[in-house]
Amino acid sequence: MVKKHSTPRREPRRVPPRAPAPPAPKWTRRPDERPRELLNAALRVFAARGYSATRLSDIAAAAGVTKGTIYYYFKNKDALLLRLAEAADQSEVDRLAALVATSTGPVSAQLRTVMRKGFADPTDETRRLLRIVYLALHTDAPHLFAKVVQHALVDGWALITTLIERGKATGEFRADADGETAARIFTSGLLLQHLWRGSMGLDAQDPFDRERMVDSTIDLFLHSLRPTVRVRAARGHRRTHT
Amino acid sequence: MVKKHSTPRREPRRVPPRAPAPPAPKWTRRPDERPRELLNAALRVFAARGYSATRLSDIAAAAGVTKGTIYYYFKNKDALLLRLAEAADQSEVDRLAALVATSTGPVSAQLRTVMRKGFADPTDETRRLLRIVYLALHTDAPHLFAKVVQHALVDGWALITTLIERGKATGEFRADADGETAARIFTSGLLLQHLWRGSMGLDAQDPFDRERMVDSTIDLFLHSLRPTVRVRAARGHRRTHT
Amino acid sequence: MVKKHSTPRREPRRVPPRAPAPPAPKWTRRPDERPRELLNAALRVFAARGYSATRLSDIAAAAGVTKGTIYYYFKNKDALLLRLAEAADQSEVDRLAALVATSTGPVSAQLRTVMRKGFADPTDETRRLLRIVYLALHTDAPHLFAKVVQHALVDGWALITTLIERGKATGEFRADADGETAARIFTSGLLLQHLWRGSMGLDAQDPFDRERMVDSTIDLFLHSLRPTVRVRAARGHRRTHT
Amino acid sequence: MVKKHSTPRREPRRVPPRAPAPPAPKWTRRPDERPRELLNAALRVFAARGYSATRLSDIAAAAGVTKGTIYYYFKNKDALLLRLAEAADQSEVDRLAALVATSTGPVSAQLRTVMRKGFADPTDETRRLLRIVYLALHTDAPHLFAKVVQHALVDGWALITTLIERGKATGEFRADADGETAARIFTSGLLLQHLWRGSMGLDAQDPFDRERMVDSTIDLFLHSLRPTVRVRAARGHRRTHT
DNA sequence: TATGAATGAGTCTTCATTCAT
DNA sequence: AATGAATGAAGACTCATTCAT
Repeated sequence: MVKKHSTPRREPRRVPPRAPAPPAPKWTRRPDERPRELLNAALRVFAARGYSATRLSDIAAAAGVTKGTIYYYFKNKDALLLRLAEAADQSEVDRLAALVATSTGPVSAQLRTVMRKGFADPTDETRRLLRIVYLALHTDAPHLFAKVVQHALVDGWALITTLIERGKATGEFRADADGETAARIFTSGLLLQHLWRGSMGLDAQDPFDRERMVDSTIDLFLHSLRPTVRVRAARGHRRTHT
Repeated sequence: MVKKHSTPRREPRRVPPRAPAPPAPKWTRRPDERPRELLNAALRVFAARGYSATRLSDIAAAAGVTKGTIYYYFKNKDALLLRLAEAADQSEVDRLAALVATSTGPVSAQLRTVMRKGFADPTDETRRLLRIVYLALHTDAPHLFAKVVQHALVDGWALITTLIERGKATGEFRADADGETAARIFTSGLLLQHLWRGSMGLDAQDPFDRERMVDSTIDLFLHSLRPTVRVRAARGHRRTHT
Repeated sequence: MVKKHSTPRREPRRVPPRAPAPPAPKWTRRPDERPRELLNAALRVFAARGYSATRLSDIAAAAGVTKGTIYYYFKNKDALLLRLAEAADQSEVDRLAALVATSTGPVSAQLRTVMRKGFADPTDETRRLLRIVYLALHTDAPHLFAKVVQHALVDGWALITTLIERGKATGEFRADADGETAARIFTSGLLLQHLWRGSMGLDAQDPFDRERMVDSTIDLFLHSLRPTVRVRAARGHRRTHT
Repeated sequence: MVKKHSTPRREPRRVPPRAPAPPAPKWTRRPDERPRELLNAALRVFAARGYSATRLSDIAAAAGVTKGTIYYYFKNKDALLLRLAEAADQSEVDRLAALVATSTGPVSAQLRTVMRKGFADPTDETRRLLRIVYLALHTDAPHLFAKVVQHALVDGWALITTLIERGKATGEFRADADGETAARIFTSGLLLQHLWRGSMGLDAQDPFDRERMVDSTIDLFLHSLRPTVRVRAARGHRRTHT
């Protein structure tokens, strides 16, 4: 196909009249920052538009590069998302597990920590976005969702369940509480609230302070696990409303 | 007009021009039902694959028709989602409110009822699947999404909050519980679990009995609102976890 | 994403002033002809441009449809080529084998027939093009070439080899001829000549009558297999130039 | 200038500023050899994958450099092919002609030599691979293709034809053989077999010893030109196959 | 010289939508 | 009322080529 090729290679450089400012390179090399930049951009756009609705060119534009560059660092669109998920995966749950393993004190305190750090901390922008992506994933890309779920969700729930069981063993929590359900419901509740409020505009219709929600959720969580105090006399009545 | 009808679906024989009415004709599907059939199909597939990932041909196949037919009844793909959402918008909350208004008995029982009927009934396939709307709609029709959210969610939470406040007033629930958060967290938790589980994916990796989850959630809900009983013998850090 | 949608559905048709000629449909349905048309177009374009250099849009244009239509009938570009090849596969070699099986007479006559019908008949445009595609395939799409080769080439050679062996058995051919090589060389020679002359412009530089080439090739083929006549006296000398 | 040289290839140690000449320095690859290396690599990959299917990065990898380097030595991908073709254009035929001119002995021996040296030597990797040019070049540089064809093919055929005619004159070959066709068919057959076999593909499905193929081809060639000996006892249809 | 990051035009492919039947 | 052939715009992805280093 022998295309024409007008650009001469190695033109003997014309002596510049006055050594002009180096002509502002069209682009710069940032081999180390690029992947992170791309990931960040992808995260933002995915969270805002949803995975399917996001075009590669959106991400590229958001990262200030062209489409091709994305493919230099990532195999394809899915890979971006997966990498995003892995980042959360590995650090998040494992870190929490480590945290719990080393910490002493009452189980309730540990549970509080896990909920805060793992599912509720609204201070870290990246992590919040990430959570949103997780959720959108289910709708937009179920096949990816499945891959992501195992570590981040199931393992997280397992960790919490373990804590609760430990609390039951020490008598801190009531033995008849369904720890597995508790682990799932409180975390899911918090997640969905974050999703709706994070980028879906629920705050406009239903303003709610995030800090309060997290604090109250933990409060409710722990209260729901409190040992039932059997007031001997009132036994029958108690059973009813519990 | 039995002229061309190249792909008859469940029409065992062409009706002869003048035949006597067949004794017990298999309920001929009336054309009026088509839209509903299509919506049902759409609902199932949207729930299973997500809105974006669903092809019109998937829906058509699920409904036993061809793509073209969908366009006879709906303007386009979005219209299907919209129509679905409108159905969800049917003031289910009002029904619940009415239910509560007429019922007597302890608040905890009412709360239990509301949770069951409004957010947790896993037997009603339609309602469960419809929840997909809560995620997909935001991207594809923010306007409608806001409306649905208001009607189904915010109003629902208000209803529950009211109940909790009533419980506090009667002393059934502890006064320091954050009723507004409770209303949001437990419902959201249940909803998200249903969303994730409604259409394969999570269930494969984290099987969980639906009934148990609902029952346990209500149990946790009520426990989390129980009045705090001060146990005389304060064992050091006990205060913390209550 | 709820796109605008200006096209009204079922506009009550404006009464035309004078019943104008039906407004020349933008396209017509040709479900039966299309596949063949597409295949023909593909064959022509592949032969002219080569497989890789051919864009789907070229084929579409050549067939008078749009790109999308191709995908209605074929899975992808490769599938077009494969289908083209299959067409030749099945018919060609099997037909030749059948032809040989039923024919009587001297082996040399059968061989002549096989060469003519199978590798040399220049009268059928489609088959000629097909052969060209075969050859180009090796350069353009080795992965497809491999798939195609088995039936068309290897089996074809096997057929010819069988014939030659039969000829040896009857004494028609010399026993020391390498039938397997002969099968490959004469057919390949004819093929490559056809390729070069068919669409690669060799005729301009080296004009050659096709009929003559085929006839002469068969003549050479048969001569090369002729029994060696041992003239007892001249044995030594004969060996040299043979 | 041992400044930046981030990917030294086979340069075991940086030469120290003032060291005595190392006793036997592994032949440092001189930069002059780069182009040749690249061409060799290109040749191999083109032959294996086909021109279009070959990515510059494939060639670069095969040559042990990176893509950018190729552009330092060649204008573009086409240029590689062109340069390859030019190499093929080096009048090999002239050499053969000279060879023939000086040789004595029977024509059949000369013919054997020409076939061996010119079209069949499977030990010379470069020349064998170069044949890919005969197919790819046509699409990508018809102009050059024509030139190569003239030089390598048409002239080659002329040479062989001349030999055959000479053989006819001396009575070594039968007078009624079509020498021009013979020249074309046997060379083309051998070439196409080499092309197909040179780069995997055919060999996998139809293994064949190269030496045998060449030897047998020459054998067939000479046999096909043998004078016809009329065997007295005409056994019916014998005439046909001669 | 050489590298390899970045580019962007070119293609394949998908699929919502239209429309002849 | 329904079909399914055909469309065409959109978007993912590839890769030859450029260029900062």
